[in-house]
Amino acid sequence: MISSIELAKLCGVSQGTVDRALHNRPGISETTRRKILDLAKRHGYLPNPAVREIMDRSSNIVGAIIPALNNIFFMDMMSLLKDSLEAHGKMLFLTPVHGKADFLTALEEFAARKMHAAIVVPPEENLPLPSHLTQSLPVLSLLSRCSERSVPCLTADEIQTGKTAVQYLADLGHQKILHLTYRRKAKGIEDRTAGYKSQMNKLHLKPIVSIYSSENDFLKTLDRHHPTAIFCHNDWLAITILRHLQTHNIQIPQDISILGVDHTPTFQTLCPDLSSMEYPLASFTHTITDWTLTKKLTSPPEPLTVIPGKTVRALS
Amino acid sequence: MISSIELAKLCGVSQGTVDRALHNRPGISETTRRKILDLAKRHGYLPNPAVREIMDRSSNIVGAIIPALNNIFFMDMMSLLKDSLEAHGKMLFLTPVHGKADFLTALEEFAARKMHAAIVVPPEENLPLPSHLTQSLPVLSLLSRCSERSVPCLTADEIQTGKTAVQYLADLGHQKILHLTYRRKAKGIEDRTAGYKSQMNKLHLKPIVSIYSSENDFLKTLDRHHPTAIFCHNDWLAITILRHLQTHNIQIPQDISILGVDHTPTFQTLCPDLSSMEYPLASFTHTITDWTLTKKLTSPPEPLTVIPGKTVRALS
DNA sequence: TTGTATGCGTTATCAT
DNA sequence: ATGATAACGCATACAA
Repeated sequence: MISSIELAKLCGVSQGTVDRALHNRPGISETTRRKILDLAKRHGYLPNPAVREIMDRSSNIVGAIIPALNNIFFMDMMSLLKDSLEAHGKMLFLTPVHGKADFLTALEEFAARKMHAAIVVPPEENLPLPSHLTQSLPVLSLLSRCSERSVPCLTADEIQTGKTAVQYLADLGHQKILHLTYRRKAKGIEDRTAGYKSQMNKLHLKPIVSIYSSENDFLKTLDRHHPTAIFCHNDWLAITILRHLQTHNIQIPQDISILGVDHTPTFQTLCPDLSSMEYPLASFTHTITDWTLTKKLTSPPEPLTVIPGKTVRALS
Repeated sequence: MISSIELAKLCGVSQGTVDRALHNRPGISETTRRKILDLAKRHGYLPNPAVREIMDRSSNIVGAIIPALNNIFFMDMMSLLKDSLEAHGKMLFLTPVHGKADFLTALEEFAARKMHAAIVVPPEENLPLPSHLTQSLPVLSLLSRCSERSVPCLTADEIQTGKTAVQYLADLGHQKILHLTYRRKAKGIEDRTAGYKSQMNKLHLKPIVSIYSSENDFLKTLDRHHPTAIFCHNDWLAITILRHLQTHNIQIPQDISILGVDHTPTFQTLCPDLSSMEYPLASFTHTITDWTLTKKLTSPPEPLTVIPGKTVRALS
């Protein structure tokens, strides 16, 4: 990759003149301009972004940190986010991380590179971040909160998500609704469960919350509670559960109804007929993009809506 | 984020002295060294990588380009690759892309940033790359080939994969083995199908290859051929198929056996009991890491091995 | 119309 | 033991 100085030498002009040609600035003859642009194209000249980053003390890269595992949802979101950011001249670079140490290392690297902002999925709830990091690098957290007040946490209204799910199933006649969720503590997870409980109580139904750990445990839970519907924390879990039920010859939705959450492109392909709740990815990524540009969380993401499929039935 | 010059001012020394302290170089008194290191830590000083990139004309970043959709397998691989590269002081940055134009834009950006290397999943087979790109940026392609001879394409021995799958199913008594695959042209995909056909012919069985497009088409194919086993191109497809069969009350594996390919962490979690073939991710990422360091493909990846699950049965 | 000089942050090589 | 300086590539202000 040629530099602007080498390009200047090739053209027999000064590097200042090359710059005038490349940036369409006045004060240059049409002849030299054409010659320079021609040679630039032929050699595939591209300015070195590192130089801009030094001079501006800031890069046009937005860094994202997502979990190395369980990333289907985040990858679907990041793919959209990338397009949205690109429309504003920002690049999105992703890093998958395995835990707290990995996470903090990546964040330090982002800060050292003076990235424009960081969009992160913290590996645990209430993670403290070194203050020198948050002072120089704007950080937006998804799903889980960081302990710094200066780091906003963006989630959909997950309490509402839980309520909507319950109401949808209850409207179809379900009363024994099991909520299957994860052990991991995270605002986005806990809120959804809280919304479930709240709405169940409001309808005078008994909340049954179960942490998914293994097929065996799940089957025991089924035996104990005999739910007519299962509200899974997300589509990932719903797909796993569907397979468990298939193995044990339990009919869906005749014997039991399954409702997931996410309905992102990947899950739609994996299981097109899954009844689910659609995560408002477009409005979500729009909010994130706005934040990276203004550092302010303007429009809150829209609520999730139920996408009826074939895994939930009405009780007669 | 403080700079080394600001740090020097804070310490009341020259920036050269700061450098000696930061790099543990001789020619500095213990007292000043401690003071500098102390203040550096307090302010969270980190050298700006952009400067190194300018001076070295090369960065320690390895860029990866993966499809925005259908990325489960690649994300599982990239997560491992990241760890492997990190052990050699290289960072891995991912970019999801949507098609050819997006792909080439990302590659240009990588070249402009003088990245150490690019690991890419081309959006189509035999994609031509601008020569100025491949001259300055070492590119390794996965799954699909690029048209440049200077761009190596790494895949497992997928012909062998297809053969192994057929032999495994045939040994269990299956004769009507349907191969379900994708329309997309890619060396990794076509080789697997070629291996399937080859082994079927060798065993004097009739190859039945079907491109998956929709549930309806799939059901028609089933009706037409009545296979006893389906060899799916990958676990993603296998999971989709499992759900189709569940919907139509076809018992697995009593009525039909399903074999997938990949068995990476995500697919293992999604469907733990799926019979599959394990992609040798560790040896694969090792080979990639070697290549980024030496620009030579040394050890070829190991062959895939069958992981028996509960979705394939022996015909009595 | 064109050439030259300065600064960005870091490192390495000088000189003091 | 410490300070000064050149170099990297690019943008910009200024000189010719």
